[in-house]
Amino acid sequence: MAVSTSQNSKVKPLPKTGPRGPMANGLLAALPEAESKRWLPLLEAVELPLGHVLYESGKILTQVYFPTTAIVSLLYVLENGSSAEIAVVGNEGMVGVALFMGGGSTPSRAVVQSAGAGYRLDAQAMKTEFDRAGPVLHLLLRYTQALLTQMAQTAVCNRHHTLDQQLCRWLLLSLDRLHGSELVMTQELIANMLGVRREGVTDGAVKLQEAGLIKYTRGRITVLNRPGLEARSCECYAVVKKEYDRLLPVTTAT
Amino acid sequence: MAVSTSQNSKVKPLPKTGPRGPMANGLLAALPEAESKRWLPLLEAVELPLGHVLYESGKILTQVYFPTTAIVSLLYVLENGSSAEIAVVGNEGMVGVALFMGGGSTPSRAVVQSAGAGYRLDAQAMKTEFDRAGPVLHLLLRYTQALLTQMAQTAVCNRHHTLDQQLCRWLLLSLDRLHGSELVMTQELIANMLGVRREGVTDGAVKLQEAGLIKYTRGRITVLNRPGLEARSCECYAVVKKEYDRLLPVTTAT
DNA sequence: GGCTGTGTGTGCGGCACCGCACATATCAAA
DNA sequence: TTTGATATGTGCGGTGCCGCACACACAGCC
Repeated sequence: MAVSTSQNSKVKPLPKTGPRGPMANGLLAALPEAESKRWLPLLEAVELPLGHVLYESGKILTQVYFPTTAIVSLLYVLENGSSAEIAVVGNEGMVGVALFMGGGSTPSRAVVQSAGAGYRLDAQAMKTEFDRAGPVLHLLLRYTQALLTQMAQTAVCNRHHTLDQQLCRWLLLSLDRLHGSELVMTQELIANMLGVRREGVTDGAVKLQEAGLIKYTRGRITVLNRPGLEARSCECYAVVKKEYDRLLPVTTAT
Repeated sequence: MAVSTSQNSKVKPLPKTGPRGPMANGLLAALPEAESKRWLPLLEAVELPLGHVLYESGKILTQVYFPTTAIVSLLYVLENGSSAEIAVVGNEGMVGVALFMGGGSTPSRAVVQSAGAGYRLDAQAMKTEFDRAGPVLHLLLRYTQALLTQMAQTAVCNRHHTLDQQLCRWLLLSLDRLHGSELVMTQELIANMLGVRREGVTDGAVKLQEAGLIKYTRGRITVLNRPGLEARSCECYAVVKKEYDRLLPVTTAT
């Protein structure tokens, strides 16, 4: 697991459009023109390598992140070292809602689950923008509400659904936040996110492969039959997707 | 399970102070004087009987609730009928954050877990107050952040901790939101909240009783040794409590 | 081509919880 | 005091996941 901190993210020149431009992030794209103009100069493009920790449990946030091609997991690490994913954030959202919600920190950790790019905004700028109490505030709160739903669903899913179902749910959630049908992801990593044994993920993956739904080789998973995955998944995936679509209608990504 | 709806809550004359007055709710008590004056005439005292459903999954909220002596569970019900509690709300908080977060509904249900009293505020009034974007907004968002933490912790707890530990956590969370050391609560109901079998709760309760930590008889649980319960509980209880204290310092209730 | 590290497959005993069935205890109304 | 409803206790087989221990497979690197 990489141990890079937010300090050493590589800063890149800012492409305004395209799949890695700011508009590739749903929240940034949903900003009204006036806000958008104000924000663009404040946004800093960053490369987010696998394993990069965007913020640590309990630490005060100094930036918020708007992923474009990266996927970030909100992860909770227990005292005994075991962990579990609470929610996933991709190009539909942002990392660091605690900044404007209050408190400025959370007892969870944000880790890059799938390498890619994103934008970051300074904490102070974010707060200032939020406190204008205009469309930005309402947009961000709606997003937070969606995040809340995802967390609630995770709680229930952890309680009631089998590992196989959860694996399907997780693959679908990740897939929605990517662009192709392939994800670079070892089973070990997936196990960490789901908070289960690696062998359990292997079992599930073997079944899915035998069913012809996915194909994988050494940390590379290709989804062959998405509807099939959806059928095997628990209802949680659909509920969360529906709620994201409802709350963030402009940005159609889950 | 009672099936009363928000329509038939009994309306009572409004005692301004005392254990059932508006100031018994932490959020209401934390309001600055100006807001408090504006709010008091808008608040409606309500009796919240056991099992009363404050809002139903997916339904638009028409009021928000500020419990004083009641405890409300946010519960998620799956397609197959099994359920799980996502969070608990007592006199430290409010029920219906989705109203100002956006969307106006959530895929969860709010049920009175322990009968008592509270206040309710009309949805429109709540929105108007929230949109003043002053101290009310920040107070409510801080509370929502605390709620978010509780949900995240529930997710992890469901994944990693034993039923026994979770039972202790749950008893402590409920106890913090009540006044004495006794809770009126059948094991069946607790099982529903935790999303486990009733027999599992019986097992746990028997152990706790044998250890001299609690005493119970037909839906009446008396806590004899609170520190003992805390020791048996998982870390989740302490984490949530600490976070509530941090985010809502005025209102010392968890 | 052989070596090493990292990812994946498999087997085995154990345990927590499930689903079910049923026995018992307690209260409240008849 | 009986009766019925509700609450709690207990036992049994099943299963999903755990922890552990390895065997294998496929890189990339010398």
